[in-house]
Amino acid sequence: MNRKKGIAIHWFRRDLRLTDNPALAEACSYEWVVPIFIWDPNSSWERALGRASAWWLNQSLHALSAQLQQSDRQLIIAVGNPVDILGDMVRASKAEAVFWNRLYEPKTLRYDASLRNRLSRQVKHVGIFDSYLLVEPDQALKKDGTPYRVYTAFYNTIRKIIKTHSLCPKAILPPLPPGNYPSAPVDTLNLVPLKSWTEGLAALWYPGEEHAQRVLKDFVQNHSAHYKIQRDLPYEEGTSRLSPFLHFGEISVASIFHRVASLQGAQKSPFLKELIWREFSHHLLVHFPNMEVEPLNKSFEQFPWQQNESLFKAWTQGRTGYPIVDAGMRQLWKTGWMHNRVRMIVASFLVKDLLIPWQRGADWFWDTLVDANLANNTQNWQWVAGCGADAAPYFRIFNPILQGEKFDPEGLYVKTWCPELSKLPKKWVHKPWAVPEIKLPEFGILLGKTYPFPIVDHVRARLRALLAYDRIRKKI
DNA sequence: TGAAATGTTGGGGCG
DNA sequence: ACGCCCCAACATTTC
Repeated sequence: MNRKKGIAIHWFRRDLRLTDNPALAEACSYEWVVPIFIWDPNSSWERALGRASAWWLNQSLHALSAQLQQSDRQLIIAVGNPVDILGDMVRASKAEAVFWNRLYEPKTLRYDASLRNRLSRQVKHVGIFDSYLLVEPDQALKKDGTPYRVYTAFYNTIRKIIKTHSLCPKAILPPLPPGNYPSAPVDTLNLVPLKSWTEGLAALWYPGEEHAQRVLKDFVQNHSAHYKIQRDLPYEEGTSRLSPFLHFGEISVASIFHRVASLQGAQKSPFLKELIWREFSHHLLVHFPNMEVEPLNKSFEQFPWQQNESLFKAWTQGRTGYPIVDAGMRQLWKTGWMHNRVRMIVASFLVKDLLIPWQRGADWFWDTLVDANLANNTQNWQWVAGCGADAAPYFRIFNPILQGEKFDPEGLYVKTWCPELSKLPKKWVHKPWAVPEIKLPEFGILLGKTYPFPIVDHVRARLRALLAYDRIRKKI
């Protein structure tokens, strides 16, 4: 193979893969390559990781290291600020090029711009590549040049723009340049905070590129055909479960999109529609960088939210007394993941039944989801709260009982995560408070002891939410 | 990517 | 046989 003379650095961030990694592919066209991951304890270029994400990253770094070792290469792990680390590495290795893939959080975009400036004075080439999204945010604007705020219109445009480009083949890494390159062992980064907690995550998830490929293959072969119906049933394996791999770039969105789009009858695939929701979220966060903390719809700044720590805590711990909500919150805590249908239900419950600010829910998800992603998390919470782009109307309030009966009719999901309800007949599994008192012992339930009473009455909570939304609506 | 309230229709019981 | 009432089932509107 003809390699360019000289030395290139590839900075691994959320692109922890060898296949279809354009920045890495470019680096690998050089004679020598330094593949580096930088752990920055001060989070100078990104939001500080949540605990579940940190655990995932730890496992992913092990996986990537092992992958490189298979071909006798080494992942260099450094600790510090990327500006300093990369500057030092350029000097130490005498590199003439630095490459990485673009990410879209506002903080990262700012950091990248100044980093590119700094490095441009030191090296011949600084290359930032597009691979985290299907379409760049400046490529999907309305005719008047402003961003889309309505999903369907955005979707139609995106489908027209996406071109089938060929994916980069798996990178074959050239050796490290001559010299001494100290590397921190993954476990010295202290990314795993609570071992007793992460054991539950470890039982379910196998981070890393090789497993991501297997998960995609399994989804395409066994689940994608039933996705439209099955994805809404939390007890079924109906969703792809690719989100954490996608977040950390262990698989590229283009490779998922093109694989699924090539299937029979995939033109209107609801799965592709979900992938494009991910695009929408990222584009919105680029165009409205404050939406991480502020509602897109300004009238919501006046919304009469309630701060109630004990209700919030009951929600996080899965003690609301609504089985479908509690099952979801417990699945989240035990596995670092929650089924998408249930995410909508628990989010609606926090925001509309408890009137707790969506930002609190977003923060909890950020900390506990292995697929926590700032753009998706922010966009989806604003959507549920009714203040986002193309948001659910304020009056659309999920009824946790009906949602349970509709999507978990046998109560199998509920009983998996709330085993204290396992003896309940399906008639009452979503409303244990309605069981005639004389039957409770038969089902092994002591309401208020083994399972809580509802912390709010949904019918009244709904009316209260409508009143609250009414107050801001009149001010529009 | 809801749910409740309200409106409409049509079949069957019954005087 | 006919009209009236009831109410389930479905449709539409409203929150």
